[in-house]
Amino acid sequence: MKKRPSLKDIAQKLNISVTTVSFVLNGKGKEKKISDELIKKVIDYTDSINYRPNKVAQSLRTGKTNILVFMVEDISNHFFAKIARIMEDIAYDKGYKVLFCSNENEDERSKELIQLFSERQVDGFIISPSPGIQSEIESLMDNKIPVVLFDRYFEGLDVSHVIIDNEDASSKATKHLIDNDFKRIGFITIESSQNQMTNREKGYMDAVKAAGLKPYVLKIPFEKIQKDETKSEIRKFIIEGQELDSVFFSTNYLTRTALEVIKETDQTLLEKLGVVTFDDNELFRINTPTITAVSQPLQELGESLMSTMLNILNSPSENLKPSKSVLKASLIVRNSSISKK
Amino acid sequence: MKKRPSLKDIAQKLNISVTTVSFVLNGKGKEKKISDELIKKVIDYTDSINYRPNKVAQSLRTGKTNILVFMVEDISNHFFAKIARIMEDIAYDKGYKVLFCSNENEDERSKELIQLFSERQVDGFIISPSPGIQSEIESLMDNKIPVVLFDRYFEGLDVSHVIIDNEDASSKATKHLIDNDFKRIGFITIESSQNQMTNREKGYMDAVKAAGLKPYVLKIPFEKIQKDETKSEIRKFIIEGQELDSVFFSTNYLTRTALEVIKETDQTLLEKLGVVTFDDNELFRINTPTITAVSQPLQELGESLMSTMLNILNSPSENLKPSKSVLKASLIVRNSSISKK
DNA sequence: TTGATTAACTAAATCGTTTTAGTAAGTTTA
DNA sequence: TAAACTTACTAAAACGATTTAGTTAATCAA
Repeated sequence: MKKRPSLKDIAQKLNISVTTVSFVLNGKGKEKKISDELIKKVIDYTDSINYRPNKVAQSLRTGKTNILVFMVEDISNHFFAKIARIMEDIAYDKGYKVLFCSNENEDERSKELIQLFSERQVDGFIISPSPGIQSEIESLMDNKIPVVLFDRYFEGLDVSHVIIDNEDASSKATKHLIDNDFKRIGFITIESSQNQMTNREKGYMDAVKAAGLKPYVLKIPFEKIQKDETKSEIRKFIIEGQELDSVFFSTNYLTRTALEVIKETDQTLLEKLGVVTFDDNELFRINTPTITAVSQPLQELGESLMSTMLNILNSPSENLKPSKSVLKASLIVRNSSISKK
Repeated sequence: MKKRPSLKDIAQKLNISVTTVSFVLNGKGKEKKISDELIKKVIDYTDSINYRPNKVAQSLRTGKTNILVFMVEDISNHFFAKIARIMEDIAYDKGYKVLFCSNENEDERSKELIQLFSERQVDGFIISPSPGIQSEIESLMDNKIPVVLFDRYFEGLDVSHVIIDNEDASSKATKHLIDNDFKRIGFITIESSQNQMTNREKGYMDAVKAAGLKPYVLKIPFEKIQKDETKSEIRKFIIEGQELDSVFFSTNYLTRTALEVIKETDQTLLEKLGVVTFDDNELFRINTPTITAVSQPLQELGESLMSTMLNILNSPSENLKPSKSVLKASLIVRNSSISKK
């Protein structure tokens, strides 16, 4: 049951002061005029016992933990997981560790997590916020804790964020269907007032109207999703509904569910129905037919998130203007959306 | 720029000692004979300012962080993500927070992560270990830091673990193919000496031999996977190869890749080829045909992992015997593996 | 009425760092 | 040759909690 050695142990062993050891280990030996001889002695010894400072003590003293939190709806979601991975690598090089957590888009959970990590003095938050945590974000800002929002943001709140141009992406996807001779284009989305969703809807609506077509929109309320009624809602809309010739899904999850529904009901429907979805997924390359998807620029998003965060962390004063990045998504055209005429 | 209040601030405000405040907040008021009156006063005040103790300071003093680490190959993998989620909920109720990280099955990364979290004094590790970190695990044990291994373990090392009976699962899957009249059953796996993989191979080999059939095994070396040669290896084996009538995949990733290969080469092959895979995935319910999969008991695995960990954490002395759980997986039969005769 | 108990608190040490403010020698400078 | 610097270190405070070992006043027992 060997206790891990502390600075004190090292100082005692070498018959010098804790201060000296600390200076040397922090690379301040020269600056603090510690003799080369002694510096070497300290380094050699600490290396030999493989000394690692206690980060908890360091954090208490310095107020810094070198920990960042990346909080999203669901970290096991491919989109979020990939971005997490990209950010993690960048952060690691800069001496930060990124912790991941999922808020399930629930305010209660978000609040608990923010609380929990605040108590643990993390250095910054990168958050894809659930709808009702505006005041928690504000409170973080008040306490001068760096925050970067992601994927969605709060209209009235002046916080740094990194998002994609959802309206543009959605509009491009819709126009692509129109260009492929689809006339009765449905839009299936989650009922939500969060701007990433409303903007996707707007992109669709504007494109459809501009082409003189009629919009067909299904908004599934969150309670129905929770109650596993997504399938029946989708079935009603696509299969028993208004003879759509194509559908644009606002999220990956809805597409997967719809594919199941179609599979269970009418296998051949996909030969006629045009399909485009938001957010790419490996499944879409394997499906028959392969599925056209709006692909968000993962690498750029991750890089942009980390650079804005690091910027805030390294800005000396607090009067840094919030930075707002809007990136473009691209459409990956596959078989599901080419003209079926 | 309000500093978060400390015990000292509270004590000063109420004109009492820090000790008293600490006792009250830790629920030791009665035990330490603090008057009801004063207890109320403290609680009321701390509630009113919404006081939250600084966890970093608590951790330094108590040596406990109430943080557990769940380290797996890839946390964005559905299998690991689900289990993480189940464990997290249980842990949360017990006052622990679970942190997730991915080691990519690389020793270097594993070591770094263990180092990093050790420095931060986490209370325990739940690890799906990469092949060469036996000595790091031993070192954790030496330092009396609770460890539970998961998914795989080290033969010679007496550490708690939770795994499934891979050999049995693999054997059942192979027998299922045999029962469905398949005769030339291939097995595609990753070249690995880790026991979850060798056991899967053993299950297959024994079942095939017991039925008097010839084994056809493809082991893809890790370097080829990294160099993106998985597809060509699989293509050689399945398509250009030895006229297999069915294939059993040892992991989900290989199956997905194979499905892509088949899609690119010969769409109709799946009508003839029997397919069974390890680890279920939502994709397999949507694919045409739907794919038969070995499904690991996620809920039970998560529960078992957390209960062994909590057991170690709560065991007073250190002479607790390592606990070893082996759970059974089940086969979810879908269309891909029913007799094609 | 006095020694022992108990009730109701508190001072100070402690966890392992970082950092400020020294100090004691040796070296320059005028 | 004394004042002023430098060099090469160190003592001690601080971060914010927990916990041990008291202290003081009131109560009780004999």
